[in-house]
Amino acid sequence: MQKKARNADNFEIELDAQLCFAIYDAAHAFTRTYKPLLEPLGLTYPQYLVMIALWEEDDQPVKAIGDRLGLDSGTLSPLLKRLEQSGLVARKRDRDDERQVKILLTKKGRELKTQAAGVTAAIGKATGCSFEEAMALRDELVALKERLTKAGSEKETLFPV
Amino acid sequence: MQKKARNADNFEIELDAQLCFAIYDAAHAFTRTYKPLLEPLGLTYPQYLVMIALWEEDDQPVKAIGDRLGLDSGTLSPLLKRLEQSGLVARKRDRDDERQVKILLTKKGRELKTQAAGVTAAIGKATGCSFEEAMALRDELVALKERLTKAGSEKETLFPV
DNA sequence: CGTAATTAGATTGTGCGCAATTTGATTGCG
DNA sequence: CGCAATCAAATTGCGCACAATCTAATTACG
Repeated sequence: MQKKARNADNFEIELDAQLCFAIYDAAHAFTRTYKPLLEPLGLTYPQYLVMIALWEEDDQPVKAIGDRLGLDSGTLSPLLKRLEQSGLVARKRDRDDERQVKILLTKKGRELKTQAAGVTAAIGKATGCSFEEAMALRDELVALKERLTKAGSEKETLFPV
Repeated sequence: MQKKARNADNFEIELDAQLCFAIYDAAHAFTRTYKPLLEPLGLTYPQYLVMIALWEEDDQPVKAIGDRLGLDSGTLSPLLKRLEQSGLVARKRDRDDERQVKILLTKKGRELKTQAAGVTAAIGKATGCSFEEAMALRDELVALKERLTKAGSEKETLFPV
């Protein structure tokens, strides 16, 4: 089965040719795969990311979590409020800098990490990749993201006159 | 600069080790890159995807667009209503099957394709990939998505007893 | 010192994404 | 034929994402 030949010259707008759509679609497939695994933990995927960030380093200000995950306060404020409601984290205003709100894991939040180990294993299996393949693909995506972010900050290159 | 050694054995939950986070993050970086390019066209990225689907094949029912993009009516109904409001598409109930609503491009919607060519070029440049590299990465992601979707439909494998 | 600029976080408003439900049309089957 | 099952869209409700705005705290600087 031969695919239609494609190259940069005969290129026109096609969904199949879009790297971005492949990423967009894969991202949704991932969160759909995570959903039933995270449901028993009472977490959504973005909430799970925040928990991972806190399991790596507890007692972080909202800003630090946002930088780590690429999210702003508009997303994190209500999300963290829900995690607080679930009893997984607490918020404490920093004594030295009253602008900052530090996010701390509760006992329940710390204990959840054990259950989360099973999630990682199940997801790894669902990807059908070896650990090495997954890391290689991850590296490519991280590099791509860097380039996109850099291109975004040098706007002239995106708007050639 | 040597990175911390990682393999499947010493693996624990780390953000840096998550393929899914890399995809999630890259997807956001992409839509952020698209945003200023699509703004002049009056489109969001998901709306742009719908337009591409219609430029490829006009007069499709909502269901067909949903299958193509992996979106359901809960997402598409309001999105299409906004595209209709923008004067880019029209909705017409199918005579032969009154359940279906066919989406048709308006003249304005058809004409927008010309402007969109510039977007593709700018994005291609922003990725910093050659066409071949982009297609290779795309292929890997499509294959990954297939495996995730298949794993999701065979739930037992995700919940080993 | 005191005011301007910056920073952290919260809030508001818009637009996805998706589960669950509803409405209406079509199909299947006894 | 007639009724149940299925199907296409739309709607509702919740949770992100993110721009824009607001408040309060801190820093910079004349």
